[in-house]
Amino acid sequence: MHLHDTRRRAVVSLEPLEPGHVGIYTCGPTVYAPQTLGNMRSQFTPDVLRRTLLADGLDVTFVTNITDVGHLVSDGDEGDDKIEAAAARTGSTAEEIAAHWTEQWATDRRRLGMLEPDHLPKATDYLPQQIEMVAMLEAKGHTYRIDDGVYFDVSTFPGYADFAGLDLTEMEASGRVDNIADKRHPADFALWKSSPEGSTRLQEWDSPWGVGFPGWHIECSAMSTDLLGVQFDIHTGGVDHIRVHHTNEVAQTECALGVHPWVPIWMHTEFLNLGAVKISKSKGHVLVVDTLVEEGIAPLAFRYFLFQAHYRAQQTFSLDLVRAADTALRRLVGHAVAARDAVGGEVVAPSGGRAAELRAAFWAAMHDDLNTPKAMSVVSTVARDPELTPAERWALLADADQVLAFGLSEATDPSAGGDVTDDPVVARRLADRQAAKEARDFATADAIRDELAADGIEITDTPDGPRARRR
RNA sequence: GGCGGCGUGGCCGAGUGGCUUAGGCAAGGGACUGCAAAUCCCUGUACCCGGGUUCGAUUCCCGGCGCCGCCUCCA
Repeated sequence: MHLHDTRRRAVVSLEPLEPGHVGIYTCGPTVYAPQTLGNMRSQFTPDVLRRTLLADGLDVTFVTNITDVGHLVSDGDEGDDKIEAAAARTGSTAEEIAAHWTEQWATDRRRLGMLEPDHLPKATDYLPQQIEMVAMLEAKGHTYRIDDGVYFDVSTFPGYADFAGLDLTEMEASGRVDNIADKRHPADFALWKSSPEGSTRLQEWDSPWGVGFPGWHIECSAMSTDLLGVQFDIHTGGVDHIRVHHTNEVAQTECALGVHPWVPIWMHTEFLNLGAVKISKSKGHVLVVDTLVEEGIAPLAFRYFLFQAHYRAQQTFSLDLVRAADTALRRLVGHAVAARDAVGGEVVAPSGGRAAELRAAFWAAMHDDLNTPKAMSVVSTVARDPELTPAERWALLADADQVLAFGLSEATDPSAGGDVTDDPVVARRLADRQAAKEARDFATADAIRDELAADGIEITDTPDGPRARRR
């Protein structure tokens, strides 16, 4: 398996720290609002990675977190907590807000065919670990205290700028990154934030530095190392995390735990370019999985859509493009079901030269830094290559579905649609139309078809007789 | 302004110094159908502009134009 590592800016070979096992950590959502389709893309990448490694026979531990405290709405290290703001806005508690959006996110993950995480830690459950890590940093002289809280002193970590290729001197010269007056360097960041004098936050905890709440980077360091070990194989997230969040995670973790490099491979998923359909989050109208459902698009069509572009390239989004993916997925499932049913669902090892060649091509693409577009081109070939027997076709598609997760083993013929003949009125109209057709009274037959179409029921004549499905 | 990336056929979107006509959707043709729809089969068009390197560049270098991201919470 070859993967792109952001730190080294190169595609490198995955060498598990512990043979046969791979630990993966992905920065999860801050649960104060729905996760957009763009957010879901950055969860999609590690799911594909994980499924590929599992198919390779590796033991994978996948951890992603729930950030239910600590991120701030404004720039730098000041401003209000997003979750507190959402709670204030809706008159709920912070816990209610977090629980609601956590559940929504988990539902969306499932609808997009993602495996459940092996661990799903919540930041609020890891206060002792976070405090401990801050204390370690303090003991090693990497921190200083100001009224606002405990800050990480980047000058104590010579490699601070390396991860993201930052220019610290310019950062210093070009002035403020935020408004925390007492910070020694603009890049210094909060490890522990003190609660404001005389006021009480919804979420605050006691600590060696007084009542407050953890800084916004320390949770990932604490949870990932607690669950995966001091070092683990792969850390993923969105590209927007490279500059600040991951740079700071690396700094505090390497300093606290004395390891370098802390994580060998950092993978970052590019943005989904929402372009014209971009809708402001603050207006409460966002593109989410439910938006697709409302448009009559299957969530798995979005998964198919994501497979069509490489995770390190920005991908153009539009509803029409996802509809195109929906069509492509439906046809793929049709081929898969036909092949599967032709061989009674039995999966045999692909034996023929052509089959072996295609299977190798699929996995080679996946192992080449998750080249899913290339892999999908192989899948499309497999779906209709005339040289393959149905048994070979089904074996290859079932094999690929370990990663695709389109549910090919359980899928039904998509052209069949849902059965609507249990509605007596519809059933009678269908019978009327059949009678008219047999009497060669096509005017009447077509009128009934149009009438049912107006009610959203689509009639399809097939060699086996008419089929009706609700659109 | 600084840093990074991109510009491929109608729309997406892989890829390569000289046979991948990648693949998907759309489009056109055909099969099927009473007609459709759905489905299946077949087919076409490409590498932003200008230089350069090279026997040869879509692929490498330089310049230009255009677009995007980050630099501020953000996947």
